[in-house]
Amino acid sequence: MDYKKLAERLFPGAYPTPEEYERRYPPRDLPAGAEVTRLAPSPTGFIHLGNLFAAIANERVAHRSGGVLYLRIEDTDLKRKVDGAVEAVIRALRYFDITFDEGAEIGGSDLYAPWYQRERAEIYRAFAKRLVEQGRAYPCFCTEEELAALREEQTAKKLVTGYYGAYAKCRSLGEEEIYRNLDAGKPYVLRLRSLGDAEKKIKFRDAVKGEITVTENDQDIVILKSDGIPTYHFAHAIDDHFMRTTLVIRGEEWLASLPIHLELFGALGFKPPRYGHNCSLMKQDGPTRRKLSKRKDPELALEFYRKEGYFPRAVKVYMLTLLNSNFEEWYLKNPEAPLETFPYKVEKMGKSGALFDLDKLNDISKSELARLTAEEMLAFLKGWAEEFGSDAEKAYFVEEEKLLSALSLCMGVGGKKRRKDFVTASQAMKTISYFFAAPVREDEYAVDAPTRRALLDGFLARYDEADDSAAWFAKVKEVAAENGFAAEMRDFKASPENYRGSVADVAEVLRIAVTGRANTPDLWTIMHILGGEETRARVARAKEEA
RNA sequence: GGCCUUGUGGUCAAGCGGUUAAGACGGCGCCCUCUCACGGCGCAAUCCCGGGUUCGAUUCCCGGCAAGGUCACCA
Repeated sequence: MDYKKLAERLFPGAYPTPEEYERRYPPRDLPAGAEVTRLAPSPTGFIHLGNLFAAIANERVAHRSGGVLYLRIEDTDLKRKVDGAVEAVIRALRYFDITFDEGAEIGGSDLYAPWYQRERAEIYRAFAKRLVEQGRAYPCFCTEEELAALREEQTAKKLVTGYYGAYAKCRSLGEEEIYRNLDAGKPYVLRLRSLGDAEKKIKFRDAVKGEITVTENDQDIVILKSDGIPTYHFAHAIDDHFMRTTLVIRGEEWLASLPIHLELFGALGFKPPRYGHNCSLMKQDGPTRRKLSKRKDPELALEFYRKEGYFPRAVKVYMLTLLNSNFEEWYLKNPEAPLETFPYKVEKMGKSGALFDLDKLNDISKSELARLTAEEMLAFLKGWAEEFGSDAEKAYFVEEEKLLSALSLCMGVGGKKRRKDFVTASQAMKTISYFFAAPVREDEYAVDAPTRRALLDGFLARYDEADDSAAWFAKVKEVAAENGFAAEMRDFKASPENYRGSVADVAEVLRIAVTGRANTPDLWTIMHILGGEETRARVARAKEEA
């Protein structure tokens, strides 16, 4: 068979030689040990937690080592393309503090561009032609129906399915038949002529999993689709070679196609990058667990976290605790150190799929928010509210001073201990709502209506907004004593049978009257922020309702 | 089904031949306290199973089992 002639027929004309491409995309000039990593999403516009997970790993490795992180867009499947997706990806990742050094729409160096695979057609074709010349690739005219039938036959015989060995019909097509098909204009794909043997095992060193065994690839996989666009595998080999990627950190689901990639790199004469296959995020589903799924789990989409108002740093901290097992301990010891100074290690990445734990994320969120100043919290809430808040919530920002006081109170600013009342922006806005709107009663009173009336009356008679906290509380105690409630908790605990309740019950009545809730931060401060007039109005209204 | 990966409390996990088997989240209890939150103290809860190797296995080997991934002209 004259492979040269076939190559010329399939890819007429001159293409740059591999050597020319080597010169056009020279090895990067980076210090020893610097890693070049990448993110290579397909432009579906849907970016999820798994993407962020891998993104953080790749970003940390690149930047910790003084290397480069770039963004390549895998748009070889036009069915999946969504407008504006690239911008959405960049924006979503930027929110979580992932920044690229170069790549699609990044504006860094374009030495290794183009970054969109569809713009790289010439390179792929040049190498495809080369493989045909070498007899390592051939046109396959099988139709989808034929392939389906083949699969069915193999399944029935309990054989491994696929296009390989004796089942690779077009592999051994005669020269005339090929040209006859070509002349007839039959559509075809280009397949790799695999030299592998599925019986043979290869030892492979994975950067996260360590020593693993893989089976040689023996599938004549498609490298160019019938529209001339490369498949993921082929584009991956060429792009990661010429973009000079040193380490590919990707999801575990790619492990199965590693043999294909290894063979492809070999056939192309490229040295493969190092690979690290990280575990996927799982979710408990009944008795078993499964990968987080786009359809079933809203918390998979990164957009979910923006909408809920998760503090980006909290999400990042949580991802890091899952990503590197020693991160949590390091962070506990170095709470003030910038996250970038954590010695991230690929080898420390988890080997088994971790269950995504919202409780843990929430706990981290509380702690992260508790570290903010009231001003920082306000800025964070404002950013969230502008995009996701209700009109009523947006109005909170008009009374900025009051908002600041409320936030300071809920965060325990100035106190010896910070409070951790806030988990997310949306939850925080609800938490502080009573400062800005008439209280909605969320908790039930423990004491009956007549008693409530007496208590509220007693309070109103004594209340003076000029009182300091101590004087105010002394009055609350007076009200308690006057109505048969213990003024001192000590006394109540010693002999509860002597009282109708304690000062705690009295405070609760006031608390619900003013805020609608049985649990809030310091009541005196709340009244102080609200002001005397508003406080009186709320107490009076509660009295009327009783 | 074939192939690959992974199995330490409910969750994330440290450990890598000898440990009272760390720590964190969650749960429970106590203390602090006008409630909540914070904080402090404490409790319950783990080495998938079976064989080896060894004086000794959570740690090493083999075999099961279970879970996950993957078997496209999608990435």
